[in-house]
Amino acid sequence: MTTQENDILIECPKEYLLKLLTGKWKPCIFRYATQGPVRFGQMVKLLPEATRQGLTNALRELEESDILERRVIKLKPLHVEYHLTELGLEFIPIFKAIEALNLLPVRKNQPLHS
Amino acid sequence: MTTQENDILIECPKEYLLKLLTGKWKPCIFRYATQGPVRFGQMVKLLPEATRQGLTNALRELEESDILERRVIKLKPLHVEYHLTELGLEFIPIFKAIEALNLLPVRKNQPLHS
DNA sequence: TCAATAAGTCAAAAAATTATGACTACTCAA
DNA sequence: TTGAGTAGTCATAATTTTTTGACTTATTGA
Repeated sequence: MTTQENDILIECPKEYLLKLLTGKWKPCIFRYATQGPVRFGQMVKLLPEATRQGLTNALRELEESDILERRVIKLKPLHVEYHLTELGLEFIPIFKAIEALNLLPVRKNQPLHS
Repeated sequence: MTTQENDILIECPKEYLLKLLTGKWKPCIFRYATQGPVRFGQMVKLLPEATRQGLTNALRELEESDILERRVIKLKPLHVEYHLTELGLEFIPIFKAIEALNLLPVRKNQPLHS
């Protein structure tokens, strides 16, 4: 834990939770995880712009925040599944609230001819 | 706009909006702004751990994302007020969802004797 | 004219996050 | 014993975010 998170903790105890879900790949992974258990290689395929390292980091952080649980499945080619925890389930309404917004993420600096 | 935001835009159009509210000081400022217009000096006092530069950056970014509107009040000592925009108002339910969570942000690495 | 108040700006450094590209570890089946 | 599949690690580099600390601008009242 860093000073940064500590500061937010003091000022905005609840908003601190937001930090647990932010980062370049965490929101994407989280959303996939709400559909069912996800696997590393699956994420590599579904998020082709992400690097292995980036996904590993995101998965580790979600695991450390107790949002995902890592389960090794001792089967034929050896699997590892990440499941939403009870805590993880509690974050779903936040994403529901985001999805309820009927806004398109309009970007201000769009290229004129795209 | 950076490549990073663009990537998230592609993968998770809605979650992209989350990015507009993240950063070290933006969530705090946003929440104060939901209580009424906020001023620069007020934030300096309310968020003593933040630097002027940090607050300026956060306010500018919220302004550029069209979440806050900057209004110069030509009064006695010259004021500048930041108001939530219509877009800004639409983010409130997300914070309501966060506040509805009855979780304490329990930290795993708390000091043993605090 | 001078100081006070409000709202900043600026260049540089430090810290945190993310990317690169090669390499590892385990299991199983041929 | 060799190769294929899955799930990574590792050291380093690049990029982005945040901090530092001094400086600026505009208005006003004494």
